[in-house]
Amino acid sequence: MAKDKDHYGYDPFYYNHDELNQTSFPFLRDNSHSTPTQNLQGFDPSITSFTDCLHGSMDYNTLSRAFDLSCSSSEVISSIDDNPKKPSTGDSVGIIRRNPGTPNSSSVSSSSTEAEVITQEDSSAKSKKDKQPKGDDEDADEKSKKENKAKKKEKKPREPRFAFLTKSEVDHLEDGYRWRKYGQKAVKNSPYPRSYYRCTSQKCIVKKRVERSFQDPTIVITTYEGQHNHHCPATLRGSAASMLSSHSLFNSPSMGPSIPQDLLSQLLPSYTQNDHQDSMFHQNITHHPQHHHQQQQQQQFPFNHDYGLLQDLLPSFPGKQEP
DNA sequence: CGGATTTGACCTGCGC
DNA sequence: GCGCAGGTCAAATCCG
Repeated sequence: MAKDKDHYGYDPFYYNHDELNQTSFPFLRDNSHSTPTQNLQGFDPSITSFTDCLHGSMDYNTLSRAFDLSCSSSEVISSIDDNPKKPSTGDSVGIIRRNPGTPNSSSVSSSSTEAEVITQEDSSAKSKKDKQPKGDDEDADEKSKKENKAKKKEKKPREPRFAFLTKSEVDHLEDGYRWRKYGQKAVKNSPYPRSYYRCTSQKCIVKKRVERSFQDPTIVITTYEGQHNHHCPATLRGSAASMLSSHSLFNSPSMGPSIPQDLLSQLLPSYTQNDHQDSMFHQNITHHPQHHHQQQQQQQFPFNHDYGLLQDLLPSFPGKQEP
């Protein structure tokens, strides 16, 4: 389909691990010894939730500090998009990954094992809103088609995309927002279909795609597109949904991190060729065991699959149980 | 009965 | 220009 690569401003060949670790993402560095919880101590007290971070009040630096302090147990792959040939979108791509758990984690439910975050520029700015309504008037149809063609030439800035990789048995992860499924497509070279969801909130254009990695079927790739223009329906102060849907997290113009094509193509067959210009960074976070009250947590907080990560990152994250 | 999901058809952009 | 693949629509169906 629309080969996303033409819409992305990133080039995996500009990927430079070490350099970018220290420049673009100083907060993402390899410190695989410490646990996330240890790093929470220095967390910016002004940050009370991801929602706070992502609904416009936080800049990149603040977040950088936040991640620096909260996620120092990380490994980073990133790059800057400085390829002048490609349109710079200011959006970035990234992964936050939880490493496999310790032996103790074997008793932990599958929902709390691993999560990654990726952002990327969307490839599908096209919207049926631009399409003319179906009618009997063929002349009108043709006219509107021509108009559409003209419109198409003006490339719309695409909504930022933010992918979230989660190790989960459940495809559609709860994130606090309400979604309506509007499509499902088979993905080339993958036995797993891709599902398309749209935020059910009125006038909210946020969409997300959910697919399973063909390489590691335990990994669910959830790609958010756009930014919610409303609060999370759930009574949570922060959610990964808002984080993922907001480009404010990593939208510094200086950030155009690229991810090696290999990484994505390992996970998504469709990225192998078509999305080779997608870019991202990734961050490894050491895993630590979650507590065992999964059901109880789900009742308290709907973001039942990934919030373990956010709990690690945010002391005040909803549902975090103080010792 | 209303909202959510399913699913085939259609549209669009890209590569050849 | 054609075929392919991704993305979306919308009628049919499901479900609480």
